[in-house]
Order: sequence, then C-alpha cells, then structure tokens
Amino acid sequence: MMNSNFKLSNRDRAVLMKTPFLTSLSGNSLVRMMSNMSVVSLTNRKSIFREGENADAFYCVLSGYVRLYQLNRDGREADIRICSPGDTFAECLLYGGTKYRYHAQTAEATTLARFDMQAVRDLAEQERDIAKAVITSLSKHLMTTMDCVANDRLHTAPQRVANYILTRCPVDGGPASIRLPFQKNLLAGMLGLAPEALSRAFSTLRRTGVTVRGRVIQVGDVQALREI
Amino acid sequence: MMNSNFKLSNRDRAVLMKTPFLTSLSGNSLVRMMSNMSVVSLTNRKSIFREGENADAFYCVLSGYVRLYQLNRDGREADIRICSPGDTFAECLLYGGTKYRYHAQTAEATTLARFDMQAVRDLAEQERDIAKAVITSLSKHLMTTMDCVANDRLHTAPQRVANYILTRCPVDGGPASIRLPFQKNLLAGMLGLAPEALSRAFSTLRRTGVTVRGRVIQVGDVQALREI
DNA sequence: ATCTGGTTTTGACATCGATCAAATCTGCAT
DNA sequence: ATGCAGATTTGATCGATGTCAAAACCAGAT
Repeated sequence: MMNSNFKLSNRDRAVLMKTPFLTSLSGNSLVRMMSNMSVVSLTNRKSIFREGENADAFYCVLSGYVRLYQLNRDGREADIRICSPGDTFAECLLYGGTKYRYHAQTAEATTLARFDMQAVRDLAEQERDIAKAVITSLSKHLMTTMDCVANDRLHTAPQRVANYILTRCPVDGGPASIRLPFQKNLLAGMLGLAPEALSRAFSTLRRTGVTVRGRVIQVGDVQALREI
Repeated sequence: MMNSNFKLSNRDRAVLMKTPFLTSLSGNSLVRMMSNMSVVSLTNRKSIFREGENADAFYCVLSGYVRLYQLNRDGREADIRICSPGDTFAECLLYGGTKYRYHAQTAEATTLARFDMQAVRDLAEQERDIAKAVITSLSKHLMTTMDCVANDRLHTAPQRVANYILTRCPVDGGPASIRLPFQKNLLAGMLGLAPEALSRAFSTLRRTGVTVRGRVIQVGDVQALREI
C-alpha cells in the first residue's frame, strides 16, 4: 500500500526540480531542502492526511493526482483543489496554523515528495532563497485559488469546461485535440461540478464543435470556444 | 475625491500595525517598510486599480472596505473578495506576476496604506523578517481563500450566512447580538450571493431564531445556529 | 416631522445544477 | 473475443439561486 523511500525516478526528479519551491534554489539550499524530504508512493484512494490532524508535513505531487476536499454535515464531499504533478499542497500551514484544514487523498497511484514542516520552517528563516521560494509558491497558489473563486462565481458549467479546454489548447484559433490527463470524475471536482454536470456541459459544447471520445477532446474551432 | 498623504490617524496606525505584514517587524525593517508606504483616502465607489493594469503597488485597508471583483463577458460583476480593515490585497503579485488580475474598488469611504511593489520586493530579499511577514500574510490569505472555495461548494446560502454570523458571535451557546459592520450588499458579495438571496437566507434563518433589524442581528440560540 | 434617494425585501419566474436511478460505455483481465 | 467492474452518460425530477420588477424600509438632509 504505502511505500516510503528516498529514491526518485528520473521523471519524478525532473518534476520536483521544476516546482516553484525548488526551481530557483542554489546548491546548498537545495541540498538542505532535499535532506528534509522523503518520497512516498501510494495507490489510488489512499488518505494522505485528514482534516484536524497535526500538520507535520507538506507535499509536492510528483506523479498521479491528489484531491483536497472537505465534508459537510451530511457527509457530502466537495473538492477544494485537485493537485497535479508539480503542485504543492498544505504549504500554507508553514506559517498559517498547526492542523490540516481539509482531507487529502490520492486520486490515482501517486508519488509524493514529503517535506517536514518544522524543518522547512527553520530553513526558510535561515536561507533567503528558500524564503523566496516559499513566497513564490504561495503567491502562485493564492492566485490560482482566487481564480477558482472567480471562475465558480462568474461562469456556468459549459464556460468552465471551455476555459479548462482552452488552457490546454494551442494559442492559435484553428482545430485542436487534447487528451485529458485523468478521469472525468476528477475534472468535475476541479471545476466544482458533479460528474453528471460535467457530462452535460460537454454535450452542450458539442454545439460549439467539441467532440469527446473517452479522454480525447477534439475542438473544431478554438476561437469559437472562447466566445462561449 | 482622492487624497494622498503621509499622515496616519491613530486608529489607522493601530490597524496597520496589526496586519500580519507589519505586526512582527523589528524597528529597522518597520521603518524601511513605512518609508515605502503612503496613505490614500478615497470616497465610496472609487476605482483603486483595474484588471490588466500594471501592478505597481499593493494595499492594506486601514478603514472602510474594498471590493475585489471580475467581470464576465456580459458585464456581470462577481465579487472575489471583500477586504476589511487589516486586510491586504494584491500582495500576491509581489512574486506572482506584473499585472492586476481583478478590479479593486472602494465600497465605502476608505483609507488605504499603499506599498510600492518593487520596493517591498527588494526589501523582502534583504530582510529576513520582512520575507517572513510576507509569508505569513500570504499563508493566511491563502487559507481564507481556500475556505471560501470550500464554503461556496459545500454550503447553501442560509448555511453560509449562519457561518458568517457564528464567526462574530461569542463562543458560548446562549443568545447574542451583533451589528454588521457594512451594508448587506457587501455581505452578499462576500458570501458569493445576490443581495436578494442574502435577504432570503436571513428570512430562512428566522425559523432558527435569528432576528434582523437593519444592521443588527439577534441570535436566539447560538448553538442552534451551528446545527443548520 | 417630512422628504428623498438609496437599500432591502418580497414576489414571480427562469435557469442552473444536484440528485437518484437506469442505461451505456470503456478498459482491462481472462 | 468475452465478461466484468467501474466510469460515464442519459433521463427525470427537485431544489437552490439568479433575475427582474415592484413594494417597503431606512437614514440622513431639510
């Protein structure tokens, strides 16, 4: 089930080095960060942490996907964020509190880099470039989260889906084809929709020249999608 | 209309010193931060900046309120965040980009502390405690924004209103009375609701012993409100 | 006390998206 | 190829919330 070690595959290492957290670090800081890191591999649907637990680590997704979610009183789950390779989560607790604020669970077989919270906290106080890396990471994360709020409040389901497709389409206006990197289930959670609503949004977009077959999405006219 | 100076009222100064941004700073760092700050006073409904403009300053609300919002294609506005005294906004652009991502406008007569973006960027690189203050501020801000997403996706209008009331009620379970610090209009935006929906949420809560008269909200039984 | 402009509430309605159940599809294992 | 389990789509329905219009309310100015 759970497999913890210190070996990184080449691909995982490449992902790790491109996170805002590590990408700008110099030799020495990098070594110190890495010495407080361990690698965790989990199969699908495993809990990483639960709301209310003591926050003694934050994580970076190396491969696979992680769902951050909360429960309401009735036990209904709502995804707050879907983390893809390169994303960091729970790093806001470095200075923001001592307990996890939501549940985290794998949404596929997943490999994580695990950073000891207290160790990084100390490091950030000592090394300027680590502090800067923390700031960069938090800034980006905050911006995408604010975008998420705006997206939820401003756009309908088909618009959100169109937006998502557009973010992974070539910039020019012609036809394009993309492949979802995960199940539609996850995409629904990412966009704050029930899976059925996502499905219906796709079928609405058919009128705009979007074809969906399995994970492959074909867009007849990228420009037309922008007008939705 | 717009009135910029370097004088701080005692109350504004007290608010400023309690922001995560400044509260932990030592004498020297504090002086340097303050030397890159100016005070701006604006009347109601004045634009502070607009989406897409060059981000050359971030702000802290000293008194009054600020609405951050975006427009959709049809021109409908959606509030992303309502900033109260003590809140900082646009500070995520310190390291996250060069253009404002949303509109900011006063929602009352408002006094702001304006910080020069580039100057603080430089300062944060030099002074450890300033970097730390930035991190603390971003962390808190990120957490409340994630809470906002969760709240939007998980709770109905009456539940959100109940939550809001509870955050400003004494902790014990008895009766309580609070006074809204602003128009219901703003509260609606804060909770991601149309004003009419807020009004209806209040009337739903009447069944749970909540009485609203103008800005005064009386809660019969705080504990009962938690069960909504 | 009264007027007045802006805010809030209420009503009627349309729309969106959630939910539940059933049918279909897909990919994987045999 | 075949079968299965899980994922996705579709259908039917319901509830929640946005929208528009009108009435009621409120607060500050006269």
